[in-house]
Amino acid sequence: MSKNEFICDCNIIHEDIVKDTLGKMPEDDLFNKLAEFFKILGDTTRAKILFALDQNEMCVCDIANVLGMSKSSISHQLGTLRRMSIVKCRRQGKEVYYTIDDDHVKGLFELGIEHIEHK
Amino acid sequence: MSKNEFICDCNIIHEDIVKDTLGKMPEDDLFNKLAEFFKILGDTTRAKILFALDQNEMCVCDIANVLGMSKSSISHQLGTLRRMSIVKCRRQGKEVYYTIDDDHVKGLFELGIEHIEHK
DNA sequence: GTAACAGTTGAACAATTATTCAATTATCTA
DNA sequence: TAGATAATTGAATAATTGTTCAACTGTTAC
Repeated sequence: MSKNEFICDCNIIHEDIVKDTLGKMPEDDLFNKLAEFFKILGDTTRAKILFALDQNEMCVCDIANVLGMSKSSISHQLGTLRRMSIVKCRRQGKEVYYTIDDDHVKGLFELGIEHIEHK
Repeated sequence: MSKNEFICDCNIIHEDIVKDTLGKMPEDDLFNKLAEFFKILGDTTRAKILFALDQNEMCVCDIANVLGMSKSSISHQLGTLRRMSIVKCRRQGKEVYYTIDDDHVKGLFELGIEHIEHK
């Protein structure tokens, strides 16, 4: 097997390790989706929104007031979270109420906080 | 209590909910650190590096070959991961070997994958 | 010492993205 | 119907960030 099978700007130091690891790597699609998901939590505003919604169901104005930010900014972020199926909403009259629509978010938050506090 | 205590471009719809939620919100510092941590996993390249290092200890060239990317690019990302204490390294001769230095990363990965697959 | 290779680093560039502003939709009420 | 409020949306701007390129450091071997 030729070393040129791997396209890279350097030689392979440990061919066995590289082959073994390559064999264990999931397809790119998984990593893309995984990164996309973590990116959602990787923003202070969205993290705050999710934490807040974990405490109470709230309309956009409520969230804007809790975070001290504009309705528009919050709405944009809620749109992102909605498109990723992380929050869901229901309209009641003029207001739109948001809740978390993802069981794993809470668990991830807790693990993340644990990491920060015990490091 | 005046509604103007909250600086925002809209009225408070549910003052009780807003007050309750505000009382439960952790300080900004926590959210900043939390977002900073999740942002690390929120990149395809870094996610791949961490997954690969979870399989085997590897030097920079090995990782570059597994991911099919340049040494420089990988080294930059490893620097980011090092600064966040998520990976650690040891030099042996000309090579620098990296390993994961964070117990929570694996758990977070698993939860993330679970989320993607069961949604 | 010098050549070769592994790795790091800084600057530049390209791509992504969060917020603001303005305009628009939807609902309620007078 | 008209006016007011809640929310969404698109475009523009500013900030952040991932990769490339080139230069540099550190180690090994001749």
